[in-house]
Amino acid sequence: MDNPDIAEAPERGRLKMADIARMAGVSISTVSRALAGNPLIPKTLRDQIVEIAQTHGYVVNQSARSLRLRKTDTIGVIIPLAHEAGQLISDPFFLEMVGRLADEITRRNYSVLLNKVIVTEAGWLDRIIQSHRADGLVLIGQSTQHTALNTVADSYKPMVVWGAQLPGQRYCAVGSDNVEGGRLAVTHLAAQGRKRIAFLGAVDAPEAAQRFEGYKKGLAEAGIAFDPALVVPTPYTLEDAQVAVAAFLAEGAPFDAAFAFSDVIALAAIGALSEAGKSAPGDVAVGGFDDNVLARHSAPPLTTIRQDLAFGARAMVDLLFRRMAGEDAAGVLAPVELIVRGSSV
Amino acid sequence: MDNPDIAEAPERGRLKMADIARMAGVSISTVSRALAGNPLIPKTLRDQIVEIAQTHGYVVNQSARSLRLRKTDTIGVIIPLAHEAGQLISDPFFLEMVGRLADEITRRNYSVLLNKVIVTEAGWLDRIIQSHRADGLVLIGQSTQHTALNTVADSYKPMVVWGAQLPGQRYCAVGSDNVEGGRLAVTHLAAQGRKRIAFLGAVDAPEAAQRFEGYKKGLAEAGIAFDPALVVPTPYTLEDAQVAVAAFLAEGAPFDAAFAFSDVIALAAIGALSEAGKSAPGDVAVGGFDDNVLARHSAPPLTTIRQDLAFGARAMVDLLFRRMAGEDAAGVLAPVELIVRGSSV
DNA sequence: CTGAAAGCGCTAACAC
DNA sequence: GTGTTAGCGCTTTCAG
Repeated sequence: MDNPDIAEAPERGRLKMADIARMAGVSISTVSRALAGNPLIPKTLRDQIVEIAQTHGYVVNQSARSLRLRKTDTIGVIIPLAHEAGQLISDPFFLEMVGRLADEITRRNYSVLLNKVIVTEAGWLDRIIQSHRADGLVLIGQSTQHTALNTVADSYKPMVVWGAQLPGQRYCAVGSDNVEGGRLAVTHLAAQGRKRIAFLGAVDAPEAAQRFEGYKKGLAEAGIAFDPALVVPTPYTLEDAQVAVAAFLAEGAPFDAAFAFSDVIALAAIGALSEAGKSAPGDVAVGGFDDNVLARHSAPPLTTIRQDLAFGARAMVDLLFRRMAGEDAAGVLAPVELIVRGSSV
Repeated sequence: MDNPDIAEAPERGRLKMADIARMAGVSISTVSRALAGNPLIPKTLRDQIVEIAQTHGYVVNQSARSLRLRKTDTIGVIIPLAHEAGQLISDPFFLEMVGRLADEITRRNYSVLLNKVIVTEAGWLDRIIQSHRADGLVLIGQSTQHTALNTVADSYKPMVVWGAQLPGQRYCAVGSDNVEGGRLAVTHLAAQGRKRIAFLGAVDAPEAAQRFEGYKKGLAEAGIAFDPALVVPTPYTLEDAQVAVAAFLAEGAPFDAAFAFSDVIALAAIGALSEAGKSAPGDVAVGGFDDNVLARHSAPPLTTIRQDLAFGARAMVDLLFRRMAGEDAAGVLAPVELIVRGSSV
């Protein structure tokens, strides 16, 4: 049909439901119902109203809708940063995870609200929840917030956290089998005949602690004594980690293999080695963790523990929606896999 | 002070301003003003009210606030996908750009609403705008939507687009100097004595078209005749691009250099070459575009045209906020830089 | 089947 | 300085 109402159209850009109602010659409620596809309204009228709305570019105002419905159709994706207020979202792991989550959430016709938060002051999570901007929350990493998360989880159900499964944990967590990952990596390095295997990375955050535990387990199984002198604390960024490894190469104990907390740190190690005139795997066999996009294409290609982030993201979003529906869904431990490439053999 | 109001606290989780008002023994308006830091309220009272709110974990409901203020404190970041409804947000360029934008937007205390949209049906952009979920929009890439963007831009100002500067463009665009980038890359390849330089990538999207134009310009300057047989259309993903290049290697014209639309496609080419028993730069000198995280660490490291995404993101967000403030800020052409690494020399 | 009216939680103009 | 009140634009009872 052509449009008999064109003259009545108010200025483009701030249409509301009342305008559409006037154009259609019906009440606001009828428009609301029609636009919601409510079968109470006869199909002909419904189509007519939808048509008018479309012609005029009218779309329901989401703030108003959310207020009325107490529901935003939005999932908050939160990147908790423990330190460094100025830190950028640039880590390949976070970026890939954000992408995967966005895909999963979009697929369910929800929006993604991206939230980078510095978790310095208590109550940061409550503040996000109480602002009511999202119907559910995904946290990428538990950072140093295990206790805070437990507290919040007691009263706020629609939340899922990527990270380690911890004893006494009351929040829903999805994460890789970090212990097994560490064990696999070290077992592999030991099988190459390496005896002095270093651990590269922090050991305080839960996931790191678990990978470190797996590292020690792997050593024990290989009959190698754990040597604290081979534990090298490093930052998470490539540049900073490289500095740390370089310093260790210059002044630390000698080593012939290294298991790094992440692929980024593993690459940092390879960079430090090559700067020091050494090579991987010649002088030092290197293994990482993640199997991110870098691992496959680096020189040499990286031996690593693969985390399946597509699986992880899907699991988190699945669980979240089930929790949003009232179910008390529990967490998931995702399997890991050893990927052997040139950096260790 | 300790808390004399604890008994009055309603069930945690659905506090509203009226509750805080009751606890503080003042009216709702006073609470609203106090929480907004309005100096009309004496500092002592203000602090008292803030304290009560904090103790009880109260935070202003953003849906209500947005509805009343017609303002969301949110920026929509849109990833327009021209094809493939199932396509993932996994391209390193998009991911890095999203990260940079998120940093810039967060820095201004705005939230980021991430939006992956399939731009098949007309009006997709109007729908996003009219839903009033964001105060401004950043589109990552103009995709095939140049005309649509022009139309929208006439009535909707707070929008900035990453992409090519095009003739007759009425929307605000920020993008790299693609023509110059293409020219620099080809000039460099020609300077290595290469004569048969292929172009790898699509040539339809505006940015690709400009890089292609630069490619032809570079050829002309080097006195090399343009040969359409050396133009290889490839998809954007690494896997698909690699298949395309492999096919060209098997059946296409011979070539001794390649300029790829992106680093991802350049890596795909290197992969295809090595599968075919050839090498870069030995048999084919390869140059990419982006200088993403892969380029530095690949084997061989990638010669490429560097786009400064941190700069681009900052510029887009700057311009967006100026446009949101009513200014009619114009776009920016970002400089590019040739980075020579092992894949071409 | 359709409309009138109440109210989601907040801010700000307007009184006092 | 502070409170009362009128909406912001929508959905949904409740009446008809």
